Amino acid sequence: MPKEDAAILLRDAPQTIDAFRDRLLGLSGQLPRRLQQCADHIARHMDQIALSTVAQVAEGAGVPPSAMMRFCQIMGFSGYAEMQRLFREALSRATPDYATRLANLKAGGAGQPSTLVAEFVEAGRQSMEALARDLDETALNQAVTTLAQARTIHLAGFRRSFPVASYLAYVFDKLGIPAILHDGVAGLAHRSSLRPGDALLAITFSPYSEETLTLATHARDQGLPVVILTDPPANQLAGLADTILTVTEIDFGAFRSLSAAIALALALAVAVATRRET
Amino acid sequence: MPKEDAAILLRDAPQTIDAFRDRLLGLSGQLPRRLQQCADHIARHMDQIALSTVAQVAEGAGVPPSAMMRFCQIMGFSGYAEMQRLFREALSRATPDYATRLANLKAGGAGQPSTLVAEFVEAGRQSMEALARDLDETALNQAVTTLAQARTIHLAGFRRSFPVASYLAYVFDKLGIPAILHDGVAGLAHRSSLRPGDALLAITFSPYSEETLTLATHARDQGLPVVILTDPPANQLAGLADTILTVTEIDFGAFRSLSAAIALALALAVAVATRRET
DNA sequence: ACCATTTTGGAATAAACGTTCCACCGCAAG
DNA sequence: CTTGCGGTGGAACGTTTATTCCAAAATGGT
Repeated sequence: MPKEDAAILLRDAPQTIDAFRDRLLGLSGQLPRRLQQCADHIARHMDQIALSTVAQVAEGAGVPPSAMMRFCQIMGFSGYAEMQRLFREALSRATPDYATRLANLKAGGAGQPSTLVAEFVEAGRQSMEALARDLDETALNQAVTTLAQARTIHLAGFRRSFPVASYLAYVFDKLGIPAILHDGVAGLAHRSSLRPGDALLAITFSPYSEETLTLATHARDQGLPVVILTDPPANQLAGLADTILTVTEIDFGAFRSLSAAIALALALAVAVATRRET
Repeated sequence: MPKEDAAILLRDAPQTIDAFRDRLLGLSGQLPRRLQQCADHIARHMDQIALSTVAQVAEGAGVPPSAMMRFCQIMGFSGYAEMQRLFREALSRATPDYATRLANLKAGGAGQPSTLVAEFVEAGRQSMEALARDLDETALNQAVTTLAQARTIHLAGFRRSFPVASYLAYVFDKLGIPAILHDGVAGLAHRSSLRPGDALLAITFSPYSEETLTLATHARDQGLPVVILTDPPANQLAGLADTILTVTEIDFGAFRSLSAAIALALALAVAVATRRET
């Protein structure tokens, strides 16, 4: 170990997960082979630290436990136990007693209102996690670019998707971005409002609504870019859109929470606004 | 310990959290004092088991560690370690590497689309947890009763709340429950559609929209029951509604995810449908 | 009030785990 | 080829934590 060693060891330990990640990044690249293996493995499996023993983490990284111990010390902790405490605390703060509460709500019995709330909360949370896990960043960036360049954004979404579309309309309005909600009021399709330089953002979940598909086809025929927000698999829509964003929404019963779709839509809207300003 | 003891000990351990809770309930009431204390404390703090030592849990329950050990064995486990494993596994399955992924998304830098998604996901998840934590079951049951008795349910919700109201309209339609969405199209207030035997379900977040308040007042004047779904504090609305349901929605930036509001609304709708059928 | 039986608390024991230490290896400079 | 030094692995150690056991207290029935 080089001479600046003492300096590293004397620095105090990261107090937050973010600080931990920062130091991990700072160290990467200037470490001997085994320690680098530790760093790599830990970066990829941070969530396992809270519940695993040194031996387990070390095995996962393919190093002997003593190497992992050295790594912990280089990170500024006195040892593995201290490092683990950081992750344990983060984990327990994350779930104050949410799990218990959920369980208690469910305990009321099937059909009880509180049980239903618990189920929908659970479905929503899982949807959020699925979104974070499966997000296609490339597609998202592409969608942002497309929509940021559009003069006017046309929003389509009927039935289940209508709440998402209408919320987007509200948000775009607040952000000062020209957007038109195709709501089908009075049976009008507003096709003629699609003009060169515009773009279409359609939200539809399988089974896809006829109106949405028609509008998308129409937009494509006119050469307008189309972004579709839908659920996987989206094979059928491949020919209809330039960019396809998918969200896996976990349903409870026949109803979906829309949480993930709304979160993605919201992020999309804010990102478009940011991009436009610059 | 009574004679059926052997039978209990030989039963194998619960394999899931739900099975665990079942046995806990089954045992409650027929246990000696100290063991009952264990059962009570554990029922209330199940989420702490994964990360605590026997000594800590025992102290929390106000019993010596040995009592807690006996309790674990009565529950069918070989000891505390085996019981803890159940909770640890549940905990780690719940977060495969959601936390890591979120962190990676955020790492992209402020303003990046993926960072925004991470933020909204985080906000949504927190909202869900807040809903589960703060749900007023009494108010919820009351709301269900009120709405289940109504001939027609009138839905009001403008601006931010409109997506929630429109989703409710969709869901009630699918459930075969008569509901009218007051969408303000053509500037009509549809006041005359409020008839005896109906009920109003209004969704509004502060600052409350004028139209919604007007409609609620109108309904009350006619003696119709009013249920309001809003955010805390709801003091101003006290005089306007028979039942007030509150959801704490965590916003990111100026926008709220609506996750919690939608989850609650959905649960309400399904509960009303269930109640009607019976 | 006495006995049989269950329950209890804490001290003793065992297991798991974190941590340290040291002998050995590999590499790079002389 | 030798020497020096950081890097490495595994065995030994110490601490923490789970688990058992038994004597004492409590309980309930007669």
